[in-house]
Amino acid sequence: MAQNNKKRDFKEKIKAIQDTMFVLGGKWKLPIILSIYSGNKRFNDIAGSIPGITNRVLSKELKHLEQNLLISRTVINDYPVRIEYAITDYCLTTEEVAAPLEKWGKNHRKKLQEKV
Amino acid sequence: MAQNNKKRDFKEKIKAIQDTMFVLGGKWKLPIILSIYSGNKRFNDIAGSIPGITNRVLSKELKHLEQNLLISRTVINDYPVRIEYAITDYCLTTEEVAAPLEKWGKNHRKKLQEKV
DNA sequence: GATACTTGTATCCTAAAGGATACTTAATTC
DNA sequence: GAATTAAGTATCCTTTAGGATACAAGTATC
Repeated sequence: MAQNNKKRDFKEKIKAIQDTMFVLGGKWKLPIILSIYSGNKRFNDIAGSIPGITNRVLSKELKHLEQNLLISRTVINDYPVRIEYAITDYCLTTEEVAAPLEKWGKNHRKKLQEKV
Repeated sequence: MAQNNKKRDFKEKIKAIQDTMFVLGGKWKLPIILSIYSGNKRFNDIAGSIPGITNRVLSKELKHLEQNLLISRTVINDYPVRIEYAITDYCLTTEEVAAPLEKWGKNHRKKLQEKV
């Protein structure tokens, strides 16, 4: 019985972690968030601020982030139609994840160097 | 100048995060760590505790984790040769990453439900 | 009515992660 | 010497992530 609870907890832990990875993982999602956060609002500005990203990928990722309530997309109806992307308040909570990931990554690099 | 520093910080932040993702990301690494942590020491035990994983993938992931100092691999020379995997002390620091990921994932699910 | 601008989409392709399944090696017991 | 057991490896295949490049829709200006 206690064993079953343990197993269930284990699975839920993993699932929650994988959910986060799905929403924030991959090569581009956090870079895009940071780019918008640092002032870029327009599609082409964001694209220009992130070396190597393509239109297709940026477009897909922006949709994914919008669906997950992390960014907002506002249409501005003058010529030519502009779109403004912005970070949502909720998106600021990703810092709780990004900061530990960053810290651990930096420390891990040191750790691997000691190894040699 | 200040702008250049900002850009450099941005890039290093992203790189550190991607390093962590490389070491701990993917479908299986954290599940494997948690499995060993919860008492499984042997290849077949670990394999049996994680539904869906295959020999090939488990083997690759164990090597990856060992190279990154997160688990140890001990050969025991009786019949038939046994191998014992164990979590390293260093591996315990992954909790600093796993816990926030888990917490955020659980909260995010709630958030998405509110949306509807 | 040709041109330019912005935000994308369409099409096709490559690379990486992961999966299925059979097999190997080495010692030991029967 | 056939069978068993543990820890993988070998081979081949599928799926997913990401990349390259061209171009489309709508509107305003010239």
